[in-house]
Amino acid sequence: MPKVGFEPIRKKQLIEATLLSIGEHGLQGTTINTISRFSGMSSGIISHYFGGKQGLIEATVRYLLDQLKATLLQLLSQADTSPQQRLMMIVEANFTNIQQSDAATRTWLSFWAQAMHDPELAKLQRVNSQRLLSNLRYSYKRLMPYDKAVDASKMTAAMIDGFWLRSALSDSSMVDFEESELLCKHFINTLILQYGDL
Amino acid sequence: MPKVGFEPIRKKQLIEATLLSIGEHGLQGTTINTISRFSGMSSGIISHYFGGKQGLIEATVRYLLDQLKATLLQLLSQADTSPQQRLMMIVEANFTNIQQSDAATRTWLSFWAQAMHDPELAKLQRVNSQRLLSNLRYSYKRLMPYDKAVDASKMTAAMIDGFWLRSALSDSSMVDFEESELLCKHFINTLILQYGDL
Amino acid sequence: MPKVGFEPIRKKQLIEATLLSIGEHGLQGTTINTISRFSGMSSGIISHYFGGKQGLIEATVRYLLDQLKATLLQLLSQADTSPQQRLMMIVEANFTNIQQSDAATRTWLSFWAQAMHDPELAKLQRVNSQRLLSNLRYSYKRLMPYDKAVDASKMTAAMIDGFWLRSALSDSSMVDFEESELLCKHFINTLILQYGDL
Amino acid sequence: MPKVGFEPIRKKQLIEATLLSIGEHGLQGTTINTISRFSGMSSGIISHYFGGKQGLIEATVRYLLDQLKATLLQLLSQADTSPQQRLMMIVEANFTNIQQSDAATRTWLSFWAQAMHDPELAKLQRVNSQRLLSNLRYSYKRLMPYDKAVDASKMTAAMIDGFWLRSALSDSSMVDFEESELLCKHFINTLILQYGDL
DNA sequence: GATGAATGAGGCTTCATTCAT
DNA sequence: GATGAATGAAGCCTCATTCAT
Repeated sequence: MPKVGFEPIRKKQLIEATLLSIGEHGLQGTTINTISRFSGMSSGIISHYFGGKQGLIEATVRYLLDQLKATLLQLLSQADTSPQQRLMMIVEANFTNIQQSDAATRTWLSFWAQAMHDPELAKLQRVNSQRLLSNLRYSYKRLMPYDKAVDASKMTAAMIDGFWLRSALSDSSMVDFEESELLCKHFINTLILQYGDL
Repeated sequence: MPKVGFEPIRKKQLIEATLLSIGEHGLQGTTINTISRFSGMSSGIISHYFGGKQGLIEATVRYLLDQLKATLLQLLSQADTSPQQRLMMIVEANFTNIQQSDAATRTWLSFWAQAMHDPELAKLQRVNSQRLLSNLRYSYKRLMPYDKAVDASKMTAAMIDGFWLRSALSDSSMVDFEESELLCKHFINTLILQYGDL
Repeated sequence: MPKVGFEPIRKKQLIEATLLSIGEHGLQGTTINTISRFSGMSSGIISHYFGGKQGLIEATVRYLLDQLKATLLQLLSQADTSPQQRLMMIVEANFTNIQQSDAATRTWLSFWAQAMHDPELAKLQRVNSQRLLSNLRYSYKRLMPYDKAVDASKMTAAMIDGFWLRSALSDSSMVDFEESELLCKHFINTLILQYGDL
Repeated sequence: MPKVGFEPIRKKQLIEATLLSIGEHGLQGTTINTISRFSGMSSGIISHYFGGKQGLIEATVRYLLDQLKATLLQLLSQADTSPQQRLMMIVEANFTNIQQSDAATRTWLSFWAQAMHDPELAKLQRVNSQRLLSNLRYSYKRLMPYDKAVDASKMTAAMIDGFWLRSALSDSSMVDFEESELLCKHFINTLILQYGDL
């Protein structure tokens, strides 16, 4: 009987423990030991599976990016979605992700700050940033002239990221996610009304 | 001959060195030693003037906040500014600040990430965040109904912060500050056109 | 094969190294590094096992106190000891302890000096000081009226501590432990002769 | 007009400040800065007058020793003192010194602990220790045979030091100085009664 | 003479990594 | 595969000393 690969299970447990630790202690306050405590495993296993702390951090970012991607794909997979509906879904996917876990939200910011001085994280960040932009542009292009669509996607991406940033930095109780989501959607509709006669 | 107070001079030198260090190594990579190397002074002087690394970090944040505030005050001090002109100036002040120094821009993000787990920085962040919001609201209220003004200021603040965030995370060469600034201004004008019949 | 707990072994090694270091360099001159050099281990191990230097110092005091207690218990455990014999044994236990190790003797004084400004050490010192007093009183009470016994134990404790202090402060070669011990015993016998008709 | 020597005045002020600092912070907790704060003078002056911290510490010990010596000389200078009266006075001088200042008492212990690893302090300690012994012996010899006098002075010195040590280590409120002094005197009288038929 | 700003060595602690079991 | 004891580099802070004024 082949030993089932414990590896993917262990890896996922360690990534989840990393998210818990960063949510509680911040990225700076997260050490090999806090992670191993959250995971219930030994500290040595981290080097064993990820080659070191840095490797685990990067794997954790990839994990979050994949989740975001999956959320979006799931929403967009529904048949017969108009470009306008798709834009709403993109907004929803981003805000759903924010609301899912306060810890994860705060974690993103830690990662991006770190990304400024870490090429590997920077690469991941760039991919993520571009994906939002191109997703938006893809739909906008179906609703308005190209140059308007380019500007619209830039403004929309900025607004989504801005609301996200402000929520990450505020007491979670102080932010009204639903309102932020509505304002974003409202903005998109305004843009479509304004330029959307194609 | 008045004995010039060396204290403010030294403090400013150390704060500038801190900005240089964070710009180059990031907040995490910035140590007592990197700062003292940039400042050309000894490591002990930091504790002497700021009571420790933490004190210097906080002083540096206050320094940046004061700069931003001063930039804005200077712009707004001009007589006969219409609400619309003031809104443009708020945008300009924020983007001027961003462009002034790549190091400073990147530094902000480091600070805000740290603020999530540092009450003192969090307080400063909150003040800064609220100031932008209330400045915007103050002018919007003169142009449109109150509830519209509230929403407009939230969206505008988010867009400004979003563009700022995206610029901090990108290679400086890749971001077109002027375009971002123009898009923000365009957005504001759109809002005014839309709701601004008061 | 039972996994032998290395913890108690390492802890004892570190405590012994601490005694050696204090004996040679004094408490002030004892650092994490002198201790780790004496123990042949790394400096990090101290925080690992004792949480820090302070913890190791306190554990070392407790170790010495336990040794003194054990020496006394062993002597007093012998059956059929008269109160007078017990008093002699108390004296012997204290002087045995002194003679055992020059380093330990000197160490005590360092500890007590530190105890004046360290609540945890002060607590240990108070326990030790009271124990000698109450041990003496317990036996004296069987030989003389209560108020005489109280005074006798105070004087005896003072004399023992005084001889101990003087020996700690002298070149070890200059002090005649046996003579000090004899003088203490002689003093006790005198007291018993004087008041001991109960 | 010759400038009056400020030197002795400054020196005394610094020594007094040293005693205050050690009383409050302990010898370990006493730094150049705590002393200069207590003295109201600059930190640099210490090196100027005493060559360094070590020099000031030693001067402070000499100051205390001189005070003790002076107290004793003053008491003994009275004409027509019998040997027995002189012994009482020696006890009184020692306990007067203790009671004078809680800070000074605690200071002594710090010094003696340090003396174990500081040749200069050790020398001073030895002188002080021998002086008490020889003062006692001088008087005892007039009251009893030489060998008895030698033993008597050793025991008396030990008892005085022992009570002093116990008082230094206790909460000042817990120690009854008067009782300790009486017990010492009582002990001396007993010795004289016992052997004093010369 | 007197100051106190500035230095920098050295202390304690933290923590990612290694490796014998 | 998995552990966690042990290492030691590096960080921050303290503080005696120096020296220009």
